[in-house]
Amino acid sequence: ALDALSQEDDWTGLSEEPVQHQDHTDAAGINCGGRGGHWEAGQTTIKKQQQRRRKKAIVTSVETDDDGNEGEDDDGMDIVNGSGSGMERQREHPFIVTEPGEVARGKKNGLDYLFHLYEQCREFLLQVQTIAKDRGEKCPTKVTNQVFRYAKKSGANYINKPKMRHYVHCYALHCLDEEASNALRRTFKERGENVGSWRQACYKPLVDIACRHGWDIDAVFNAHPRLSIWYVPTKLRQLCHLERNNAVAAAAALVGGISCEGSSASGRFGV
Amino acid sequence: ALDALSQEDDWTGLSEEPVQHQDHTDAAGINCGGRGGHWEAGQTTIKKQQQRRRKKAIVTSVETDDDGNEGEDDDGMDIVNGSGSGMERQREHPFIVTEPGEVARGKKNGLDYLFHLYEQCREFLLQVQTIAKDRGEKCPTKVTNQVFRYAKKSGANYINKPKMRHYVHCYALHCLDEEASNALRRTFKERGENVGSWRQACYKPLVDIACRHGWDIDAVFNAHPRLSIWYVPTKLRQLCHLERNNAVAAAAALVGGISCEGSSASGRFGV
DNA sequence: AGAAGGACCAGTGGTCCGTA
DNA sequence: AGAAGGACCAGTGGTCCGTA
Repeated sequence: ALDALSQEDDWTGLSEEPVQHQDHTDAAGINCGGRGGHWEAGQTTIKKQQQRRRKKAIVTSVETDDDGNEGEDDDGMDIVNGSGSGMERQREHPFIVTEPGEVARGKKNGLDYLFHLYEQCREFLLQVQTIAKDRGEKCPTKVTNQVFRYAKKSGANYINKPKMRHYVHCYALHCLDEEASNALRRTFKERGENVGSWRQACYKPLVDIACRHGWDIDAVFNAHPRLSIWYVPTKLRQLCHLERNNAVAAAAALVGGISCEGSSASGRFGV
Repeated sequence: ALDALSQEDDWTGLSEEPVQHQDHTDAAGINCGGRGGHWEAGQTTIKKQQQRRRKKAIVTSVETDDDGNEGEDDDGMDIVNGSGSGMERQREHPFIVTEPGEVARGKKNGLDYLFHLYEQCREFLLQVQTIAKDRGEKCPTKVTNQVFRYAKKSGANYINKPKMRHYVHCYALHCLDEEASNALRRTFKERGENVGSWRQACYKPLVDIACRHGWDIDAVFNAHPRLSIWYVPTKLRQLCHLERNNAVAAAAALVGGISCEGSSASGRFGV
C-alpha cells in the first residue's frame, strides 16, 4: 500500500474532466521562432547572484511520544503514509519524462501525474473560495499559501509549494498548447533526457506564445481559466522581457542600422 | 510657506479632472434600507478582541548632527518642510467635515482634500505600473506598500498607509454615489459632527449599495475604475456579511417562521 | 549526478497604540 | 477628547540549499 497517492495508484485511468484547451489563433506574430538569442546564455545571465547566509537547520519537532521514546533511527520502516506518531512521510518519487498517457514504472512519477497535481490544487482553491465567500472573508483568486495549507490539512501531503512553483511553466505549456507540450514530451523521452532538461525546454515555446500576444505573459496566463490561478513564474517573466528587448533591438537595427545615429525607428517612420 | 501641500495651498481651485461617476441602476434591490439591525451594536460586536502585547516604542533615529547636538526640544521651529537634517516633518492637520467645494479654515483639512489624496495615490500607482511594465516586472493592480513607498520617495510625505486605509470606505461612497456622499457631508457639517462620526456614517449607504449588488462588495469595488485599485476594508466587508446574514434570516422568518420546523425557504417553495 | 521539499527571508497587508 | 501615522506583527510570495 506504499505510494497509494502517486504512481502506483492508477489514477490516470480515472475519469478526469478533460483539460479545456484555448485556441490562441492570434495573427499578429512578429519575429517569433527566429533567432532565439540567449536560450543558453540567458539562463545564467538572469541568475540572481544572491548570496544568502543560511543557518544550519535546527530540528524543532522532536515530539516525544507517550512512552518517552524519541522516534529512533528507524530505517526499515514499513508503514509510510500512516498517521502514527514518529512516522515521517517519505518523499515523493522523482518525476521522469513520460509520453501522454504513459504510466511511470518503478519508483518514478510521470508527467500526467504532475499535471494532475495542478488540477488538484485548483480544486482545493475552489473549496477555499467557497468557504471564504460563505464566511464573508476575502477570497483568494490564486493558489496561495492558504491553499497549500488547506491541501495539506485535507491529506494531500504530496502537494507542496516549491514543487508546484517549480513546474508551473510546464503546466502552462500543457494548458496553452497541448499539442506542442505532448510533442516536446515525446521528443525528450525519446532522447532519454532527464526531467530538468525537459523542464528547461518548456520555456521557449511559452516565450513564443507570449510574443504572439504582444509579450504580455500575464495576459496569456489570465486568459486561460485553469492557468489564471497560478502566479507567472519569475524566470518566465524575465525571459519574455529579454526576448522582447531583443526583438525591439532587432527591429531597430533593421530600420536604422546598429550604429548610433540619433534616429529612432519611430523617427524614421515619421511617427 | 507652512503646509504648502495641504489646506493653505488652494489646490481645490486647480483644474482637477472630474471624478467619473458610475451610475449603478440595479433593479434587483431586495430588503435594502429597511431594518438596519446592528448599526450601533454591530460596531462593537465585530471588534476583534485581539489583545496584543505591545512593546514600548524605542527611539531608533536620534541621529546626532555635525555639532554633536541631539536636536533638543525645539518648540518654536519655523522651518517645517525643510529637507535639512534634524527637521521632523509636522503632522498633517486633522480633517474636519466640509461641504463639497468648501476649503477648511485654520489648521484643518477638508474632505475634498482627503479625496484628492486618493486621486494622487492612483496617479502614483499608474507611474509604478508604467515602470514595472517597462522593466518586465510584476505589475501591481492595487495601491500596495510599494506605491506608498514610491509616493514618499516622490516627496508626497503627507500620504501614508494608515491614513489612506482609514478613510477608504469614505472615498468609496464618494465614488459610487457622489450625491449621497455630498448630502451626508452637508448633514454632518450642519450637525457639527466630528470627522469620526462622519466616517462611521459612511458605512451604511455602502452596505445598501452592496445589498443591491447581491452583497458582493468586492464586485462593487472592482466595477468602478477609480475604486478598484483599493483593497476592500475589513470592517466594510464584515458589515456587508452581517447584513446579508440578517437579510437571509429575515427572509427565512417570513417564509417559515422563526421556529425550527426543519423546513428551509427553498423547501417551502418546492425548489 | 539529479531531484524533492523543509524552512528560511525580505518585503506585504493590516492596524494598534504611543504621540501630539 | 479626537485624530494622524510610526512601527509593529502574522502570515505571504518566493526559492535556496541541506537532504536523500
